[in-house]
Amino acid sequence: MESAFEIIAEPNRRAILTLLVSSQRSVGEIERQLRMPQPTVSKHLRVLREAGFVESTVDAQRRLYRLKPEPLQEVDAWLARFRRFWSAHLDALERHLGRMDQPASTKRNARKRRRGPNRKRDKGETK
Amino acid sequence: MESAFEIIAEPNRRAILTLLVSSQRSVGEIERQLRMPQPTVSKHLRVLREAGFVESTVDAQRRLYRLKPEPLQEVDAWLARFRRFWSAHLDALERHLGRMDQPASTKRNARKRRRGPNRKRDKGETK
DNA sequence: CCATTATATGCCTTGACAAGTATATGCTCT
DNA sequence: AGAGCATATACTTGTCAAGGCATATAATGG
Repeated sequence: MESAFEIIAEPNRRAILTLLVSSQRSVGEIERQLRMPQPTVSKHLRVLREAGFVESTVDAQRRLYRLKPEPLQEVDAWLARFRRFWSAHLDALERHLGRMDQPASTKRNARKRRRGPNRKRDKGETK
Repeated sequence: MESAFEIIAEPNRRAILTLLVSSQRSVGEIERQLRMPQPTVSKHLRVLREAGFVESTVDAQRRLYRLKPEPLQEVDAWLARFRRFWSAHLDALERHLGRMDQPASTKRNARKRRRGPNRKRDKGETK
């Protein structure tokens, strides 16, 4: 199972995490609010627990599950580099002329603000 | 295949995305840099393309692949609520760092003090 | 045209995993 | 102790995706 990304690939697990973000819940509460069978909930909780996404405390016959931040922070950390990418991505579509070209630096140009869906001469097939 | 989360669950696909964040690449470049067989690369690129993570343009016999931001932004958006969660959790630590906003309005805004997670009589076992 | 390079696709096998159902474990109260 | 509730686990089954390998498509230079 391993990586945090595989854990959150499952929709029901994401739903459980989303539910837990507001407050801790018992298994039964999760079961009712998400309308999924109890064994399913327990199994997903097991996966989440073993991956460090949640932890549980015993409250009489119930078990209260709550979020732990670390694994999702790890995902967040991975995403960080892409945030840098897409903020620098105002019009990278047209800058595709430079494909691995020489390090001869062109003139420093302040960033222009060109907007709009400017797809011209697009031989590309994104299909 | 559907959700962006399932797409990035695959380690090789994450590697490809990470590689593309610096600049666009041809299939052959990806193949060499990641040391994976060419059909594997092509197949993962197909998945990524159909999910909107990348797009390609034709350059002679090559195809140049580059990142598209939307799907990862979607993931990022999902993570947002959890960021709120763990900044409320690491209160003392994050208090400074999260304070980069709010230019001049340091007026005494009576923000309601939110309760943390209420751990009472913690018999807990996170086993 | 032919050979070569670059990329895509088809088929097959294998393994992972989620859901369903049934049952086990554990706690509480009378 | 026994009934009842809450949660966990075992076992089975169906689905689906990833990798390996072979081959197809496509563009290039000679």
